[in-house]
Amino acid sequence: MATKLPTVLTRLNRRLRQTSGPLGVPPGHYPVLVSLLDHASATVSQLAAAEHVRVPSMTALLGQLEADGLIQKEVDTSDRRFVRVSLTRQGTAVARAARQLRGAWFAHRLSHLSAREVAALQRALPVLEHLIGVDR
Amino acid sequence: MATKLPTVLTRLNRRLRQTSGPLGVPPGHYPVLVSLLDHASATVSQLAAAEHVRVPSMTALLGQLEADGLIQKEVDTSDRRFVRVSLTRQGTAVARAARQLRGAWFAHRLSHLSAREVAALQRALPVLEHLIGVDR
DNA sequence: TGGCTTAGTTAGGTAAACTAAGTACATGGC
DNA sequence: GCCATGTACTTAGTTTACCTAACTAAGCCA
Repeated sequence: MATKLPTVLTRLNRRLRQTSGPLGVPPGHYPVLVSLLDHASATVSQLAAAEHVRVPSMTALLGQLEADGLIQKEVDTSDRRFVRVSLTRQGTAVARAARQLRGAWFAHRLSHLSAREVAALQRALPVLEHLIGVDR
Repeated sequence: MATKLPTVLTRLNRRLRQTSGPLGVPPGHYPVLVSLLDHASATVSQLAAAEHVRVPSMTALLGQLEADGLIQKEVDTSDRRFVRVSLTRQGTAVARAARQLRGAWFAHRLSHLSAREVAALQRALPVLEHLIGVDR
């Protein structure tokens, strides 16, 4: 199985990326918006760490979101090196809608599976999350 | 869970891609080499379908593998539109080594998990494969 | 043999990541 | 008080991995 899992993950991810979610929110933007729903005024570094992306990549991504009017940046007043990122009113609406729609879309895919299969996924989910954190 | 799984998969995949496997085989090349081990003389279209990639993308990928001397192409004699792809001697060696090393590398990651967790992954694996095939 | 279909390639573009280098700010030692 | 060092972020440039559109070559069939 150690030989198969990476291949399966690669293919599955290609599949997910092709399906540019609803609402015109690109798949890569989606997790950032959603995590901003939960953790308002995060810094660029924090977001980069959460997404396992380098800081410059996150800067670029945030630049797009800002151009789209979904987020706003604000320099931290107590330490002006930090940039605090938060959702705009529109961004909040889009993030909520995207989360809801993407959930529904994925739930529809899951509806093709048996109850046993869904249960297996459910149990595997925390394991996959754990695996993300494993170094070396 | 429908909202979490895509996010987890996205992050996990970034994680996997960062770890450019051993042997200098780029992560994207790896699944193609391995599937050629099992299905010699596949056509370009077949490989593209297996990887859920468009034909031109597979052409490009095979071009690199060919330049690296890992595969060879041959025009099908009975229907000269088809291109049959097969591993060279060197390609076979690299594919076998990559499969072995990548397996070991991933197994090492799995060794950080409990037996229960590994079992959960094991049961989820065929479900994920099934999910790849689900349309809409 | 001329017209459709199929397999693959070429050309050109875009998205998402990276590294390296630069700027702005904070802080601790002298 | 100011300079060295470190931290947070940005900018610039590159790489990788995909895509669509348009083309060529080959087979098929009436």
